[in-house]
Amino acid sequence: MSSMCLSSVLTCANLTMYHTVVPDVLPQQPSVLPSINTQQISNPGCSSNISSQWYRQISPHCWTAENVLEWISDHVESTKFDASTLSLACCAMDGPALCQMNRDQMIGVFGPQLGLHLHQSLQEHKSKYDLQSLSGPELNETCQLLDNFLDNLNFPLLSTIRIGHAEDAVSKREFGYKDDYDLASLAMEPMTPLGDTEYLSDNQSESEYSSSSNSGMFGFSNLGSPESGSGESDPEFSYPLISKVHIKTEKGESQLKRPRGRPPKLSREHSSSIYSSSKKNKHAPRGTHLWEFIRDILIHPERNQGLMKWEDRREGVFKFLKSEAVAQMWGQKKKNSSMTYEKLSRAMR
DNA sequence: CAACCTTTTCCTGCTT
DNA sequence: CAAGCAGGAAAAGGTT
Repeated sequence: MSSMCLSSVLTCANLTMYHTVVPDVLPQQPSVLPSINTQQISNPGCSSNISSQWYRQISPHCWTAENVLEWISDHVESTKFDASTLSLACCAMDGPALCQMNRDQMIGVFGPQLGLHLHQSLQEHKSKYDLQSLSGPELNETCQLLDNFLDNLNFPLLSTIRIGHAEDAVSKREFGYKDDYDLASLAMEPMTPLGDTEYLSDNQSESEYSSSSNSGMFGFSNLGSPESGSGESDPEFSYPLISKVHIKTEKGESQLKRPRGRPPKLSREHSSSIYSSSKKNKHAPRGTHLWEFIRDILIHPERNQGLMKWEDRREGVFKFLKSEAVAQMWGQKKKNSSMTYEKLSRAMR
C-alpha cells in the first residue's frame, strides 16, 4: 500500500489549484481517512511536507499568501537563515504582491542574504512559468499526452453522447492496442469536448469512481480486462517465456502462468511512444507519479475531453468518465501498453 | 549500494 | 454463478 494516500494528495492539489477560484473548497476536513476507499476521494489532513511543495507547480503570480510563506520557509531552511530575525508580517503577502517587489525591495524586507536568495528564486519561478504559460512541466506533459491521445482517436466527435453501452460492444479481442497508441480500434464513446463546468448530463453513462457511498462501481463495469487481448500481443511488452512458470492445478493440469509481480523491463529501444524522444534519463523524471497524472487531468477539465471530472471538488470526489482511456494514457506515459483500468485502480488504492 | 517508495501484476475473497 | 471490486502479496524499478 502506498504510504501516500492518493486522495490526500489529490485533495491537496485540488486545494492548491483551485482555492483561489473556488473559495469554499476548504471546509473542515476529517482528520482521519478511515480506509482507503477508491470510490471516495475524501480529504484527510494534508501533511505539510506534501502541501509545502505545491507552490512549485504554480506560477508565482498565482501564489496565495500561504504559498508565499511556504516558499519563504523553504528558503529559510535551505539557507540556514535565522528565522528569528524575520518578521512574519513581512511575509504576509500573496503572489501578485510578491511579484511586484524588485530586488532592492526584497533585500530591504528580507535582508541582503535571504533577500537576494529569494529574489533569485522568484525570478527562476517566474521565468519558468512565463515560458510555460499556465502549466508546469508535468502538466504540459500530461496535456501533451492528452492531445496525442485524442488526436489518435479516429472517432468523430458527435454532438450527442451515447449512453453507457458503447463499451459493451467491445469484445476483449477487439481491444487490441497497437504501437504508437493507435486507439482507433478502441470503441469508446465519442468524446465531446467539455468545458470546465460542462459535464455529461447523464451520469449513467459514466464510470462511477467517486461517490461516497457506492459500493463498488469503480468503473469498468461494462468492460472486461483488455489485458488478455493486448498485453501479450504487444511485442514490446510481451513477457519472455523464461518469466513464465508452469503451475500445477489441482486437476493436475499444467498451466502456463505469469509469475507474480512486475515483469523485467524490456529494452526501450523500439519504443515508439511519444515519450521515447523526450525522456532519455536513466530515471523517470519527476511528475510521473500516478497522483500527478490524475491531478493533471482533473485540473485541466477543458482539455481532458471528458475523461475525468470533479464530482465534488469540495469533498475531493472525482469520477472516471472514460476509465479505460485514462488507463491507456497512463500506460502510454509509463510505456506500458498492457495497462488496464484494473491495474490503474489498484495502483490508486 | 542499500533502503525505501511507487507501480505493476496476480490472486483471493467478498458483494451484488 | 458470474462479474466487479477491494485489498494482500510479491516483484520490478525508480529515488534518495
